Amino acid sequence: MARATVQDVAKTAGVSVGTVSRVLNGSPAVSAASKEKVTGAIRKLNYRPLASARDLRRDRTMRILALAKNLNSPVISEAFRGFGDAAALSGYVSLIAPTSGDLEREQQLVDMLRNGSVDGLILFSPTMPDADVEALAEQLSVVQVCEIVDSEAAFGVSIDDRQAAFDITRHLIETGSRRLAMIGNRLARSGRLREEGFRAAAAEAGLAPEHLLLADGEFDFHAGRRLAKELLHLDPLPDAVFCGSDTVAAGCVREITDAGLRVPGDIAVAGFDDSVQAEMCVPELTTIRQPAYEMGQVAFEALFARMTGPGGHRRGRIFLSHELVVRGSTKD
Amino acid sequence: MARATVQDVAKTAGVSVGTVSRVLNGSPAVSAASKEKVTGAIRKLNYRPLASARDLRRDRTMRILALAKNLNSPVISEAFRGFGDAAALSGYVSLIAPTSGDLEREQQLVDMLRNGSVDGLILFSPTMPDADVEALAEQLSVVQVCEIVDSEAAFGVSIDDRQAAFDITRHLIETGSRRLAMIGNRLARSGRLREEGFRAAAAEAGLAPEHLLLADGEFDFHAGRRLAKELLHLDPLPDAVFCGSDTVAAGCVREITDAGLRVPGDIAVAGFDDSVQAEMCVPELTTIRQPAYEMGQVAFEALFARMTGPGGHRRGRIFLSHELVVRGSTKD
DNA sequence: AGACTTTTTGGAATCGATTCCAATCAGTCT
DNA sequence: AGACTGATTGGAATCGATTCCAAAAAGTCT
Repeated sequence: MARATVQDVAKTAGVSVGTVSRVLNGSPAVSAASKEKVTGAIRKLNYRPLASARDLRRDRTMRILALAKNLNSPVISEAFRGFGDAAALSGYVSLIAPTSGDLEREQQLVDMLRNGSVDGLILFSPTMPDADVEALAEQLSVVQVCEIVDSEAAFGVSIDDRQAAFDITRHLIETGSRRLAMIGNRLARSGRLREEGFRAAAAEAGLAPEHLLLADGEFDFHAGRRLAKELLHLDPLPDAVFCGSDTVAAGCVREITDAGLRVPGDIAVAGFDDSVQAEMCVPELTTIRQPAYEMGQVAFEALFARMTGPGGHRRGRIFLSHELVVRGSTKD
Repeated sequence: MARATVQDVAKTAGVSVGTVSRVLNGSPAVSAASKEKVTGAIRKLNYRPLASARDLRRDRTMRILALAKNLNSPVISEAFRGFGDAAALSGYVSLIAPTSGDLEREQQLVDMLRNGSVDGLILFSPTMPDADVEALAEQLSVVQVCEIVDSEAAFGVSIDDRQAAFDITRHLIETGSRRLAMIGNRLARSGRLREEGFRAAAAEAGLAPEHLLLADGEFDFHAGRRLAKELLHLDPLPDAVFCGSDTVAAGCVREITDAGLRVPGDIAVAGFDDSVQAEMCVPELTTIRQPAYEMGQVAFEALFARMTGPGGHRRGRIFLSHELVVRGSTKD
């Protein structure tokens, strides 16, 4: 028993395919009697319109694809949730796929937008060069969240990473730290902006940032430990470390603690993202909270305008406000 | 400038649509000259076959959808990676969507299989009742991973949760614990199995499990803390707690430590999953490692057979072997 | 050269749902 | 009753890629 088609339904209901389709799409131009016959036939045959046929005819899929290097980032998954909830209100389904930082796989997934498998695309952490992102966003329905290119041609939602790093670094200084260090991620654009903010805050206070350790590969708990170990070999020791993510900060705290030093007594540590890790750490991490859920929602509004509106190509960047969350890792 | 179609390509290349399609699909029955003209036209028009038209005609999409309550579980994201890598080798694209435990949204996503938006489905943590999962797997290309129903009609890949819980509980007993407690998740099938294993190990040692705290909502760090707090009100105190996940175990350790007791000195704690949290915790967690990546790979093989093979409906369950990872939270 | 393969090609039919247009039906008004 | 309006309906055309079939082109052999 193959799949039932609109033809089958029409035959069983004793009406034409046009009428069936009208019932399916809630057209008012159908008599109550016909509607009843059709819904009966649909139920009886367990009929469901075939997506590909419908998509072909309507020229849209009501599906949106999100791409991220990996799915474990709490900020990304929260932003995706915000996006998905907003999208659902407009009838869109949101799906996400990890690229693993593999350019080829990313290309393949981006092609799903080009070939009409989906109506729109969200980029959380693109692997392709910035120029490619710009070109893509220029001609197709694409929106960036978290990691956004520095261009007015595309559209992106994020926080002001530079300012956030500036704020948290200033907090370190205000709580008495003078020999500042940072563990950052040079591979991400956001990482470079945070480095700028860190530098600016140090400069403003007349301090020379003592050390900048930049990961050029993984940026996780173990990387945090490894880089913190390097910090501990220094003389004099830094008295504060700003880390580009909570997970890295947790590794950093762990390494410092294991070495017999105290956080924040000997070295204060700050993270970024306000993920669960920040609360799991001992002491709990001072960090930056991102309004991830809202970022997702805003991103959908923009993407929606882009997909439906004719001239509605929203450009530029939107920065939502972050929040400094002070906890025990920088202040007793 | 609208999208180019095969017709356009055919016209530009000076051949028929049939020839264009043959080139597109690598048919050998095309002369070198024609092939060249066609590829030239394709490049010139920047042509890409429209997915919906192709899917309609071919009656398959080469897309697979995975569903999970949320994307943050490290085991699920690792299993999905294994699945995705295996799927990619066969030309399939794997996408994932979170259901947030919302039955309606889950239904909507499952409908994507019913209406041919995707060729297959992986269920990681279904919200629908077991009977529905069985019925679904009975008639459609569905495979379960991690949380699998207790039925031979469907197909699922997991570890033997009951045995794993048994093993880790026995480890607690062997390291000297006598007053056993457990913090489990009654809402998940795996949680109930782990409870069984815990009970069985206690019974085998002639011990009455002192306490069973069962979360009936969230099962995260904060739930771990909350439930551990309850444990600490007991008299006598348990001397070991088996937790249904590392995250919960981390919360448990934290609460115990904050209360001035020592882990494992006063109370030993064991987790489950061997996620990053297990290593981030102080002391590091004894836990159960799941071969998540392989589980995903195996799941794809089965789903592939189901999707392509005519009679190839693979049934039953496959249990891959877990591993007890002993760390400081149970043994100095 | 003529008969016969083999290779290559064009073009129509097909997949299933939607939509437009014309036709039919029912109802209203004079 | 006849003319007219509006509500329903049937059915063909359409979306774009694939595939099958017959026809044309190019070789092969005696």
